Formats: sequence, structure tokens, C-alpha cells
Amino acid sequence: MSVVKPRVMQGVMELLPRQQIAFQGVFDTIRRGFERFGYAPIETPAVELTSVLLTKTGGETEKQVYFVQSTGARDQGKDPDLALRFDLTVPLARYVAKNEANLTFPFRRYQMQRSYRGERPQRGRYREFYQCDIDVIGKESLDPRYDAEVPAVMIGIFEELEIGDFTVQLNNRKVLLGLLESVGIDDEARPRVLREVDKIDKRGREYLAETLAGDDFVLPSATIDKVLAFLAIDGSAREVVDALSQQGIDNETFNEGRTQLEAVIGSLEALQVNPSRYRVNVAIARGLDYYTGTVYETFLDDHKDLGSICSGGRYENLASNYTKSKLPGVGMSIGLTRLFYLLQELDLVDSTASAADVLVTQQDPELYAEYLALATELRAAGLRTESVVEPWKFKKQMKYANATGVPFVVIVGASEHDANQVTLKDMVGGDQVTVARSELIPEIERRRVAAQNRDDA
RNA sequence: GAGGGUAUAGCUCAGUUGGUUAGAGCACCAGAUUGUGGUUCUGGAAGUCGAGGGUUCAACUCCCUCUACUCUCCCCA
Repeated sequence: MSVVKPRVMQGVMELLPRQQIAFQGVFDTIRRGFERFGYAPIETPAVELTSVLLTKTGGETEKQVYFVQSTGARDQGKDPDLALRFDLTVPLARYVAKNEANLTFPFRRYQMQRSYRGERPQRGRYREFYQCDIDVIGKESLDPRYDAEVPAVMIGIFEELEIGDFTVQLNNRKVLLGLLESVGIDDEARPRVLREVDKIDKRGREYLAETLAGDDFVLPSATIDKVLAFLAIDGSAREVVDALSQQGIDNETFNEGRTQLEAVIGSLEALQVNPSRYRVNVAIARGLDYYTGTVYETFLDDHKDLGSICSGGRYENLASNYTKSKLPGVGMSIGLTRLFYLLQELDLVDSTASAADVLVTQQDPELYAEYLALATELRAAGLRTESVVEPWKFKKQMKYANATGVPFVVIVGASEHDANQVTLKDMVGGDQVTVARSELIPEIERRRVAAQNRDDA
């Protein structure tokens, strides 16, 4: 008999229970971080109408979209009219446009769902991946100071996750565009130059200089020197912002960008965000053209090579494809699947977690009903409790307990039963105590508190 | 879409200039006498050597094709 090899599509993350528990922990921490700032949850379907999803996306994105089609439609040779979302921003735009009348603005929402891209998988890149987004959508206008709240939310989350040192790099596209304008680069060429500038941290200054001098741009060396000199601005966020006003650049775009950046840094300071968690990187532009102002990228300081784990920016008009209303917004997105992959690589995932707190074993089959009653009691006390149901040899029950990682095992044999006692075994320490049955729950609680204090210390 | 690399047990990998029955570690299952796991010892199960073709007395080994996986570039979380 032949069996089908139990494979999964490449580029998906599928976890074993112990890891999944750790993943849920990260997921919950992120969600709590969003809720702490009062963001409202929404979900949208994984499948969107093709006509909605692919309104004006460039060729690059469209090539990566998974289409969805019934077999009936396929057999008739029809083009798919459904597709899987490739991010959460486009569905958000559709959602806001659709529900505009029923939403309160500024609309601050979080959304934690999977997205899909038919990409060639690579280290830390997936075809199915979780995105955890927050966005603030305004009606007609949205104060630039919201551009500080969004990274403040993210920084709080990353600090709570204890993932090591990280830096949110921020910038304002208008600053860069104003610079390019001031050195006389054509309106048409500026977005293309921006994309090259954005890669300077990866490719280096020389490469950028050569590219800008090359056939695609043919910029004079004096211009390139000015750009490179500007990109060398470095320091704390406050220092960079101060330096911007001394560059001798004076055009509307630049000044607007600089003022906004100042407002953002001022708000971050007022929010008392740790200044070592963010910096202004004047080279950051982001590839996506719909960003118009503030842009963000987040890297783990020790693993910049793995790419950004959280990024986003400000867009002037989110839903112009779906409504005539002007809806500006700002948002950031955590790539949770990539982040979790990183945490595993760095051995920062606590895989000791178990799905249950207590396992009630089966010492004497005659007492089975009592074991179930005891388990019910433990659950009522808020303890996640599992009963051994199979009539296994006791040794096998203990092996099972060890394999699932449950921290406590309850043992009641004939002797304990007759004395109205129970034995509690601590699987981590290895010791065990026999106590009055009524003392079981307090005893477990005492030990959990003690273990918690050990971890915190 | 362009260019490299790899393919042997569930996992990570050995396998000599082609030669007889393809191995190890981990994992798994079972034992080491009464109600105790994670350490140790013993035993067991497990492979169409990615698929197809060619060379040869003989192919896991050499050649060709295909497939899958993987890395880099592009792009992004």
C-alpha cells in the first residue's frame, strides 16, 4: 500500500505544540500591547475579490498573488475572481471605505492575521505569514503626532518580548524628497533615487555613488557628493533633527518633512519612550510609493541581515481606490512569523511551556471516578488540568507526563485514598509531597508562586 | 524572473579508485520483578540510497534528463 508523503507547501510555518504555545505567548503579548493603547480589533477575510485586491498594484505584487478559484470555474476556463490577501493594508482600505459611515474617526485598529505571497521562500521569508498591524485612519486630516504613537506602541511590545536590543529607525520621506529637490534632481527621477538611497545601509556608500553616477541616473559628482554628505548625518534622534535645520536646505517639501519629524520626536520624548530604542536614519525611504511622510523600519541590532521585523509609514490617502473621501493614515506592521523564526534561531523561545498545569494520574483503576472528580475540582480552581484516561502502567504515565512537559503530577493510590490524602509530584524539581486532599490546591499555588519568583529573579 | 548548491532511516549525516548483507548519532517502541519521568544498560522496528534512463560482469558511487529542496540577486514582514 502506498502512502502519500506528508509534506506541506514550502514557505509555511507549522509548529509542534510546545512551540505553538510559545508562539501564542508572543501573539498575546503583541495583542495586549495594542490593546494597552486602546486600539480596536478587526478581522477581514483571507480571500478578497480580485477586482478589489488588485486595483492599482504594481506588477511585482501582482505576480506574487495567490488566486482562488472553484474547480467548476476553472473547468470553464474562467479567470479567477478571488485572491488571497498579500497584506492587511489593502483589506483595511477596503474595510474603512465600506464601513466609513459606521466608524468613528480617527479610527485606530489592530489586526493580526495571516497574509500570503507566492514568493520564493528564503531565510525568514514565508509564503504564509502573520502580520500584526496597527493603523490610525483620519478623516480629511490626521495630526502628524500620531506618527509618534504608532512606534511607541511597537517599542513597548518589543521591550516586553525581551528579544534583545532593537532599534526603530524612522525618517520622513519629505526630508529626502526636499533634499533631492534642492540639489536639482528631476521630479521624475526622485522616487527612483529614493529607492537607491534606501539601500545604502545594505550596499554601502560607494555602491550608491556608482549607481547614481551610472547610466540610469547620470548625476554630476557634485550632486552625488551633496547627497552623500547629507546621508552621513548621524546621532541621536534629537541631534539628527537639530542637524537638519542647519543643512541650508530651504524648500517647502523639506521644511514640511523636518517639522513633522520634529513633532514626532517631540511626542516620543513626551511619551517617555526610551531614546535608545529609536533613531532617525535619514536614508530610510521604503520601497512602497504610497508612503508620503514618516517611514519606519525595525531591526534587531544583532541581526540586521535578517531584514526588518516591523515597518510602516504615513500615507496621505489610504482608500482612494474605494472612496472619494480623503482618509490619511499611519501604520506599522510586525512580521510575526519572521519575528518568531528569529526568536527560535536565537534560542529566545521558551519551549518549556506546557498546555496543562497538572496531570492527574491513574494509580488504581478502581478509583477512576475519583480521579475525574479531582480533575474537575482543579479546573474549577483555574488550573489547566489533564487526566490520564488510558489504563497504562504507571511508568508509562510518568513518561507521558515528562514528554508533555506538565509541571505537576497528582498521584492518588489506595493508601492516599484511604487517608484522604494526595501525592503531588513536582516534575521540575523532582520532589514530591503527600498532603491532605484539601491542601492540594493551596500547595500547587504556593509552588507556582515560588517558581514565578525564581523566574523573575 | 536570473544564477549557484544539495538529494542515503522520522531528523542530522557517514559510506574508500565502482565490488558481496548500506551504517552511526538522535528520536521511536519494548525490557532491566511490586507506585515514579527526565540520566544509564540491553534489545527491536525502521531505507525503491529523490525519479527515470545510460555505461558496466557489477552503480548509493560514473554520465544524461526530470523533480524536489535550499542559498544569493530582485522585492518585501
